[in-house]
Amino acid sequence: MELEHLAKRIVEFYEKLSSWENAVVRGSGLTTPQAHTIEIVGHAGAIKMKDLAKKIGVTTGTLTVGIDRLEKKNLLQRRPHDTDRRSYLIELTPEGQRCFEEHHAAHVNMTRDILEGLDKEEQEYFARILEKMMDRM
Amino acid sequence: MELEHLAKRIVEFYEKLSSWENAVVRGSGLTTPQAHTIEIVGHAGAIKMKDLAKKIGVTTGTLTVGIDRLEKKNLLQRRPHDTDRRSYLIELTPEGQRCFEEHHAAHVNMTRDILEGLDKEEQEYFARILEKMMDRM
DNA sequence: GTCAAGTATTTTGATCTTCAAACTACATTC
DNA sequence: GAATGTAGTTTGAAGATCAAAATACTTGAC
Repeated sequence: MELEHLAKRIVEFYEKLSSWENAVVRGSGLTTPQAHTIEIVGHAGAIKMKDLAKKIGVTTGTLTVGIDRLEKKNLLQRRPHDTDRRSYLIELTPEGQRCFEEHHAAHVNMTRDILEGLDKEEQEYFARILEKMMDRM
Repeated sequence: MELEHLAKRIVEFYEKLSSWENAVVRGSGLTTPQAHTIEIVGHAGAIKMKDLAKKIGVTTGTLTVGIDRLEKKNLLQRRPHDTDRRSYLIELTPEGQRCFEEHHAAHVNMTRDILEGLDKEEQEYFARILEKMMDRM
């Protein structure tokens, strides 16, 4: 197994997840970036604009307008930072939380489908390797 | 290891890849969707609009304008389908091929970095599990 | 063969996303 | 407390995206 080959597999895996994600989000009333934002805030909890922008991989300027729209949809909100008056914490509203949970349930279903071909041991192993890899990312 | 937990890990992995991808692409002269398109055509070879749209996870309408722009940049081209006159095959130009290889090299580097913490056996195992999973996606 | 139904792609108009660069407001440092 | 740095916003221009309607071709049934 060369690196080259494994890199290709990882990219293919990423592309399939991405394609699945786009297809699922379409028709949900949210755009893909919006769903992605909800997803990250749902997992991360209250998070600063700058950190969120970095996690998503966009500039803070882009994020500002994105958050504006999601705030208007009442899915998340800005809360002033306790000690830094320049900063905000972004967090889900109850409605945003529901939205996140619904989408997350779809992820769990997808995971179930793609893991069905693996036995218990492979699943464990896969999870352990994933965690190890993510420490380096 | 519950399903729930593993689903979360997979999503996190996806998000990190996505964030990395966005950061790498920015400042390359391409947008993220453009780079993504080049990537897929580079891996898949000549491919029909409809199949490409499905792989990317967008509608064909969206793809039409995207391909128009990439064709204008001389990175890929439409070739009439041999037997179906409604259809086109999308393929990389030589310039697009160079662009693909450059970006793919960055992927290989990233892969090297994140795999450095795994031993040979883990890498093999990981690749095998990935392949097994992708058969079901 | 021809006509209906199906399929591949494009067009259109509206909305959303994105970036870089300039800007405002606050924080830190020396 | 002045200079420098950092968090977030605004702006203007280019792109991305969708649904729905349109165009051009193919297939299947008669």
